[in-house]
Amino acid sequence: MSSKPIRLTGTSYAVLALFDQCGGEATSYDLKQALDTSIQNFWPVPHTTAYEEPARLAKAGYLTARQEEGGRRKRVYALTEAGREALREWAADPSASAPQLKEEAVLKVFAGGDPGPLLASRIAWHRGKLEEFGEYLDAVRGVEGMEGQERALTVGTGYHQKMIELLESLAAEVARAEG
Amino acid sequence: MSSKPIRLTGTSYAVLALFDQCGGEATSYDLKQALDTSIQNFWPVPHTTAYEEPARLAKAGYLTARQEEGGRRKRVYALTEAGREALREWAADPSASAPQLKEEAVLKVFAGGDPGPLLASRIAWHRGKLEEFGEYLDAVRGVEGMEGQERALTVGTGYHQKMIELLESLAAEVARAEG
DNA sequence: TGTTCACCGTTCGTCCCGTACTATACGACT
DNA sequence: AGTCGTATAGTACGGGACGAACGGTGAACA
Repeated sequence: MSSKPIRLTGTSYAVLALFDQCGGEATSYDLKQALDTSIQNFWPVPHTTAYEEPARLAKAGYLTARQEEGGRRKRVYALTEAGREALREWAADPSASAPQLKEEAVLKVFAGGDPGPLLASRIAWHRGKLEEFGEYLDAVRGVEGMEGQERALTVGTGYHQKMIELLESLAAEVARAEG
Repeated sequence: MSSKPIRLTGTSYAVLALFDQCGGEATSYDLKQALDTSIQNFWPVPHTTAYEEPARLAKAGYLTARQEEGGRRKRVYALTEAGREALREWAADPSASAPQLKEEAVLKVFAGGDPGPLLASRIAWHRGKLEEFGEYLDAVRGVEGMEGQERALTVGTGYHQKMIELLESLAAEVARAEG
């Protein structure tokens, strides 16, 4: 079954988890869509990963691949028992690598950039996300098979709210220091 | 001066910014120390970067390198005018790439892991960070030339507090859903 | 039937990053 | 003096992550 053994990374499991939530079968494009509207908030991946990673996982036997004939010749991937098992095992282990935040705006402030515009535009960005999520949530709420999506969006909403609070308090602090 | 042109990434500027805060001159080891106690909170970098990135920047003329003779033969890097200028220019640009959070614990919860232990240990981790920062802050507060460090630690403190709030509300939500 | 545009998919090069390892300094213990 | 342990300092390397750029597909509309 599994030909080449590979090392599974966090991203691998993120992909496996999405397949699992999609009922075990999906195309790379489905995956990309699901990524953008769910786990991007706490596990960002570039869209190319939606194409590369399933191929990698298939080579190792965690997925099976089947290519459609006509048109765009999409590849449809499906979880194997090995894939499902690997996912379960990983999720059951309560340890997790340290969380990371990458925030270029704050880095710029640290480096001497003008905090006003930097923080303001970042806050606006997070507000935009909140709005976007509101719409997704309306579309997804209560729909069967979308519970995962919904939970992820809820988490994302909380995250963006907290970030807004953080950035606003930073902005206030800076303003106070200058005023 | 600058021989090989290279692409400057966020990490490059992070390194340049730290050199700037160290008075323009530092060894890779100094850099590593500074990284760990300041920008890791909003721009994580592995320690090997403290050795690789300065070498890359030096090749392109943003730093100069000078190797000590005796003992460990440390390399001492110093900001050039080009480096300082590049940093200024970047920091002055109010645009910034989208912020990213990578949180494996939340990903595991999303993938079906037991939220209780996952969230609890994560919360404990953030609390540990807060304590650690409290100590650093005590050591650094009011010390001349450490204002950058201090600001970074203050930001980090706020960040960890917000994360604790977020994780606690998630845990409460999960508990409610199960209760 | 051609143009346009959104959708779908891949390639490629380089940066990132963790693991593992080497080596130096220095104090403590025997 | 020797050697052990530990903190400090630096390096090598392989493969995953990432983004820019591009190439095909198909449906709508002129």
